Amino acid sequence: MSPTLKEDLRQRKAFTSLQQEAFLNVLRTSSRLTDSLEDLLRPYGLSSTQFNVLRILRGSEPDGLCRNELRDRMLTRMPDMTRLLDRMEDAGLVTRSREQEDRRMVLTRITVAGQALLQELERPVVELHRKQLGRLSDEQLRSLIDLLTLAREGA
Amino acid sequence: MSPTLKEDLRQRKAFTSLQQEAFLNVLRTSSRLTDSLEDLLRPYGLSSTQFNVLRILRGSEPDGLCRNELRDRMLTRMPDMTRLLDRMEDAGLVTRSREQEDRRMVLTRITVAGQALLQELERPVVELHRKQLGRLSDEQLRSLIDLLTLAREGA
DNA sequence: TGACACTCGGTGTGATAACACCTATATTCA
DNA sequence: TGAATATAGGTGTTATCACACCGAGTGTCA
Repeated sequence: MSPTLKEDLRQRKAFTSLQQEAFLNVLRTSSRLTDSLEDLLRPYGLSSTQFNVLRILRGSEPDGLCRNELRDRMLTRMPDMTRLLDRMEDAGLVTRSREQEDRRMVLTRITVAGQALLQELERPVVELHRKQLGRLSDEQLRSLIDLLTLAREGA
Repeated sequence: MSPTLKEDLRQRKAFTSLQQEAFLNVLRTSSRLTDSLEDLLRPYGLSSTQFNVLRILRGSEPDGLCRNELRDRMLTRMPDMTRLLDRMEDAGLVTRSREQEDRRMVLTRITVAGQALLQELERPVVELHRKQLGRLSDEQLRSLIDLLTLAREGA
């Protein structure tokens, strides 16, 4: 049986409300899931944020994306997109090029090396997700997704 | 109607699996919920991590907690507990005292000022949770909590 | 009792994130 | 047209995180 959050965090008192309990459960679960992914990505020299960027850019091929559009599509808030992309450019994962039509814009695209890295990560990541969430049936996963979608409406 | 994650992140392609979709939904929701809380706490000069520490310490009164126990109870991983507590001590929110029996241990306790701050935050935080999660019925919240608890078993 | 391993908190250092501000380009509209 | 405004990306600086390592204190057991 899974430990409840109360047991997990060794709390004495119950939660003050169901809403608070749900809130804390979402944060705790996210943290645990992210930590596992970070562990998997670390040997590849990639953070989960960079992994997220690569997948977004792969989905935007062959057009590429400008910085702000990319930032808005991130899973988590990332105010300093410029230097995150600087580092990824240095690592050879992305390229940037200033547009001719609107010279304010800089399009970022995933490189061949970036795509190869994603390809290499495909199987282990799927495997991780299976390990993490394999206990939930398709119906339960669907239900979880729907409840979280509803939760995001308010925040 | 709430936007699905696919719409929210303006993705073209569907997710490769339900497990991946659930994974991404948890992370996205956590990020949004945390951002709102950070916005609420910022005027009080508190990060959500510090807020978490204060609540743990309040629940541990009057004994206090040692650094490692505190770290293990955090919602999110926090490797550098020492300097987080340094900052909170400087802010007058916690005190630390080395134990006499086992001189390796340093007990951390919440101060009166820390408790007062938590007290002040009580109502706005409850209000925030209502705003964030008020769309979900008690039954839905219970269901969400159970599904997340099950999800954490694998990670 | 004394060498050893273990646990505790702390520290040095580099990487990353966060915030405010800046410059260049484009757009709007009198 | 040209001043005002908006938008794009970039930069300077500080705070925070993260990792590896350290010394002090404790327990163990020959």
